[in-house]
Amino acid sequence: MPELPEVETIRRQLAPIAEGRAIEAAEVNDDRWVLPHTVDEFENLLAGRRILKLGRRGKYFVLALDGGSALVMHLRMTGNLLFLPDDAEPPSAHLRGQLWLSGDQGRAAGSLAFVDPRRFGTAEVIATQEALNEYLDARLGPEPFDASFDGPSLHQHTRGRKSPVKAVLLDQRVVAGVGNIYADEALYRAGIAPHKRAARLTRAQCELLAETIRDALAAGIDAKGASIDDFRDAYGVKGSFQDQFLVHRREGLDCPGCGAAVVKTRVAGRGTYFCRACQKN
DNA sequence: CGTCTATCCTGTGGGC
DNA sequence: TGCCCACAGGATAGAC
Repeated sequence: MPELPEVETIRRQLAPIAEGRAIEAAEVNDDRWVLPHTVDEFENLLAGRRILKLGRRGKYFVLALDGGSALVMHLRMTGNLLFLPDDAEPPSAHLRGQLWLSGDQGRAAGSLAFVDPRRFGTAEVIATQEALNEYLDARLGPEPFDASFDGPSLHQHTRGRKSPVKAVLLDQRVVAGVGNIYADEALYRAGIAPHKRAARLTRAQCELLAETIRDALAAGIDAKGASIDDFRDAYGVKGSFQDQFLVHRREGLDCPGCGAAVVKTRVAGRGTYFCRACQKN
């Protein structure tokens, strides 16, 4: 599941490839990908536009375009964004759309290819900077590595919440970019049970949890993301963070802290992995 | 408003 | 071996 570290991995690889280049043409293979746009509308909005910046906000790619519009893309469950040089073999299946980039000094012609077996991924053009801010601010809280995300801000969101703490971490308006993998890993690192009621977290626990969220995300970025099944980076290469999971997807295996078997449960409707002994708080 | 559930979708894998 | 069905889950709409 692409979360912040996976999206950031791709962004870092694609930014030097795409920034400053014009989109020669956009080609949509699957009309679901660009809803609520029509295919024609989407292709017309992008044709000839220059990519000024390839940024990220939470799990969204944000491509700032000349003329003031922006292309916002989300990989959801199984999406991938690849750079496909013109002489490379295009993927045989699940190709939802391509942004064709002409070659320039030192950079080969090719396309940004959106590949997505399960078809949940999205691409949307937002007309203005103001509309973009409105779009993102309605959906996303602070970036985890911004100073505005800290113990007190997390604690504020836990107040009065009966939901399990994991559900709060998965709420993108609390902190942007955490998904199922990194929620499990951050809670383990903080010694907090995923099903603990959010309102019962102490200020100190929120402080610690804010830190372990950043630690887990940073470790994921360092490992170029986690490839459980579908995730590949912009060159089609797997990340390695799945080899460093402490509890996620490790049902029955030894907890790295105490050696007890990692347990799988269901919290907030999601498969959840934790250690009963090390996450009692 | 907070919380929970269904929905979208398709490849995978467990069970028989 | 092959078939069927449950399952995986990010974001969002809708129910309560």
